[in-house]
Amino acid sequence: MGDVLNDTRDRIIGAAAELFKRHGYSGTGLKQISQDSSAPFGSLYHFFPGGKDELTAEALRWSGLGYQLIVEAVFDAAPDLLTGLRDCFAGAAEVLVATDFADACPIETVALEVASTNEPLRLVTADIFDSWIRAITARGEAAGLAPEVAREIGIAFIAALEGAFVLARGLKSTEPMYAAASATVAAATAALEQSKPAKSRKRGNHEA
Amino acid sequence: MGDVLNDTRDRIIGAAAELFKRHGYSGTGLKQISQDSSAPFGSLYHFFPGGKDELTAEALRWSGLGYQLIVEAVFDAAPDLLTGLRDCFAGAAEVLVATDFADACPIETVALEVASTNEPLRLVTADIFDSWIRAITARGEAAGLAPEVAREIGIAFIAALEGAFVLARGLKSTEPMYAAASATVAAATAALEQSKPAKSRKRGNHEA
DNA sequence: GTCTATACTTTGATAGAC
DNA sequence: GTCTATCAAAGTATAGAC
Repeated sequence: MGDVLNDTRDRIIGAAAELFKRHGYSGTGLKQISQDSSAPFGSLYHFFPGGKDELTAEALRWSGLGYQLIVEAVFDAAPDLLTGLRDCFAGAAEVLVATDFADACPIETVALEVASTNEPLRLVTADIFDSWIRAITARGEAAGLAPEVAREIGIAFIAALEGAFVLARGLKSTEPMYAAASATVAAATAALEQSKPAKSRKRGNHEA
Repeated sequence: MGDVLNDTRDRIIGAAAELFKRHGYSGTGLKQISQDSSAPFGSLYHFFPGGKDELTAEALRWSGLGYQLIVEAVFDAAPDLLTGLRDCFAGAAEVLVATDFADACPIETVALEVASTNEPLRLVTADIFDSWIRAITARGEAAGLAPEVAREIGIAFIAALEGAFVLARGLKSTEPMYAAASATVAAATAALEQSKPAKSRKRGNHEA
C-alpha cells in the first residue's frame, strides 16, 4: 500500500481503493478520487469509460488481490497453520492501531453496500471472497486437514477476521481481534486433533 | 420487524432502519425515507431537528435493541449455550434465504461506513455492540464460564456472526453461516471443557 | 403537526478545447 | 491524453402556508 504510483491510471485506482476502504462506496465521490489521485476529472472517464462502477470494480480487484498477498505472506512466515492464523489477527490489530482504526479489510464496507444494490459489483466481491477461501483452504489441507474441514475452517477464519474488523472499528478497540483469534485457533486446533486420531500419545509422529 | 407502525415518528424510524440495513447510510436518502414511510418530507425535520444524523442514531438504537431481543429469544428457547449459539447462525441463515440475502445485521453496514467518518454515530454503534457483548457474556457466565472467558467467547461469537453475514451476502450462500457456527461451537466447547477440569470422567458432577 | 415549495450543494456524467 | 466547463439529477436542509 506504500507503493509510489506514477502512472495516472494506477494512481486513480490507488486513491479510489484507499477512499473506498475508509469511506465506503456511496461515501466516496469521483471528484474526491480525482483530487486525491492528482488526476484531472476527465481522466477518470478516459481510463474507465464505464464510470464509477468500472473504476470500483478495478479498485476492488486490486485491493482484494493485494490483501490476499499480505495474508499469504503472513502464513508463509509462520512455522505452522495455527501460528499463521494467530499472526493474521495480531497483524491486523497492529495496522488498526497504527491507522487509528481506519485501515481494515479493503473490500468489506463496499461488499456490504453493494450486496443488495449493485449485482455486477456484488459478483466482483464474490470472486474475491472465493479466491481468499481457496487460498486458505489450500493451507489447511497442507496442514493435514481433510478438504471439507479445511474449507470450513478457512471460511470461519475469514468470517472471524471480517467480523472482528467490524467490532474493532466500531469500538475502537483491538480486543475483538484477539478474541476472534483465540476462538479461531481453538476451532482449528480441535479440527487438527480430530483429523489425526492416531496421534496424541506421541506414539510415532508420522506426518510431513 | 413485522410491526405495524401507525405513529408517524415510528414509521419514519422503521423505514429508515430498513433502508439503512439494505442500502447503508450514504446510500439512503432522506427523500426515500420520506416516501417509504409515507411521511411528508417536512415531518422528518419536525421529529428529528438534528437532521439525518439524529434520525440515523435513533434508527440504529431501535434496530440494535430489536436485534438483541431476537437473539436473546433464541437463547431463551435453546436448552443450553451451545445449542443457542448454533441456533443463532441457523436462524440468521433462514432469514437470509427468505429475503434473498438482504436482511442480515441491521447496523453492520452503517457501522463500517461511519467508523472513520462520523464520530457521533460511531459512538452509537459502539454502545450497541457493548450492549450485545454484555448480554452474551452474561449467558456464558450462566453456563459456567469464567467472566473473562465468557466475554472472549461472546465477542468471538458476535464477530463470527457479523463476518459470516459479510461473506454470505457477498457470495449469496449460507455456507459461511454454518462454517462460522461450527467454529464458534467448537471454540465454546473447548472453553467449557477447560472451565470444568474436575469433570470429564463423570466422577461427581458438582455444578449448579 | 402536516405538507409543499424551494434554496443550496454535491453527485455522476458529458462535451469539447487544447 | 490532458484538462476545464457545464449539465441534469439527487443530496440535505429550510421556510412558511395551512
